[in-house]
Amino acid sequence: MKRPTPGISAAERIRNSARELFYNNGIRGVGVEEIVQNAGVTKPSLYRAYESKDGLAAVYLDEFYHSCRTRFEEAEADFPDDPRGQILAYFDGMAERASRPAYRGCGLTNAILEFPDRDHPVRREAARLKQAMADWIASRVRLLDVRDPEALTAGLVLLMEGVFVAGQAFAPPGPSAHAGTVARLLLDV
Amino acid sequence: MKRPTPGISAAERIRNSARELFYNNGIRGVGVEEIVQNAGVTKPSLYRAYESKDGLAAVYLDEFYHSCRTRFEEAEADFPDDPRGQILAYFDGMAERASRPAYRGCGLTNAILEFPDRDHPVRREAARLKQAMADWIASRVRLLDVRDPEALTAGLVLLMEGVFVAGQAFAPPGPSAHAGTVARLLLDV
DNA sequence: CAGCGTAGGTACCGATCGGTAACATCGCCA
DNA sequence: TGGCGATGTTACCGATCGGTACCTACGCTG
Repeated sequence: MKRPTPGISAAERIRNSARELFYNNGIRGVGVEEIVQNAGVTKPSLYRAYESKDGLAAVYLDEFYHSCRTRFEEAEADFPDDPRGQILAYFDGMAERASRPAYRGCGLTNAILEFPDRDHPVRREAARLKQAMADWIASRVRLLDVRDPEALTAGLVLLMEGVFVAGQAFAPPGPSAHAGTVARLLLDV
Repeated sequence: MKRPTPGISAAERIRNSARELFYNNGIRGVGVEEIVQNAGVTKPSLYRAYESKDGLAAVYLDEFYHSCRTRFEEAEADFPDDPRGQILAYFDGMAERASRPAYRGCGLTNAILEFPDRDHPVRREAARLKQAMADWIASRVRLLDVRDPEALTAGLVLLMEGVFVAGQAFAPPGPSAHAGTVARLLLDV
């Protein structure tokens, strides 16, 4: 019937559907039935390709992290040998994205807040990848000659997480629109 | 049977139980059955005192906001006519609390992230109260003589939200431990 | 002491959740 | 052409969800 399968496997369709739904509605807010319907496949196809909903969520988180890494690498490529410019490029991009009306922040941060149980596998995976994001900021600050690198790193990480959350919590344009300006304040101390 | 009613009404016991469970496990992560069991009452008592689980959640959010207001007022009382000192007192307190192992952040922020649907009544109530928290910071900054009050307000709000989230996301002591230091960086520009 | 209103308890409802068993059917390749 | 792996179809499971109907038993007031 719906046998066209235009070159896209069921597993991939499910992954794309889950990415969209998990990001926009949260992991707990989406049922597996909705995922497969949105993908145009059926439930057994999901469980043939992924071990569980949590397993699919972990794949989604990994994909999300890699999209973040891509942003980091773009900032590095646009400002070679200029860690300060790389940091500012990233926060300027955040300010722009977080000012859009339907902004939904960071899939990793959202997942951590959605799963308060620190032992839950989804939460653990999200926290692991989130730490890697913080590590990137720390690696940039380490290349800078500043008085208190630890405090600056902390400030930039807190700023990043603040933008992720405030972009959703306040009516746009909220405080997140000033992310670039605030990053400059912190860097110019 | 358990008719003693030691001066505490069923409604109040349920409110206390819900506050503890909602804060520690999230609103969606707690069922009404667990709430009433933890309160030592039964389900019909919950629905006699509150119109629904969402209604009870709204009461929980209101209570949480008032506990935040209390912190604000304490900071104002401790540093009268010193808005800078009031802000720093608040962020120093946050840094201390957010460094504790089982820190769970802000009930309002958590609720906003838990309910991605902007039209959901719980989400709307949480967002309304969260805006009031940001307004307090704005009111303090307005008393300061700074170059860019809008950017400073945004920076402090983003810092506050960042601490709420990072306190849960990173292994303690994470970046949130530097909240006070970062607030000083922003204020001393 | 009679009677009534209120709060408590038991048991249940329909809906939805994540996950699975069993079988039909397709496209592809030897 | 025969067979195999991937997918679709249908029906179902047990658990849990938020919410409620119904009856009991207390405590206050006449």
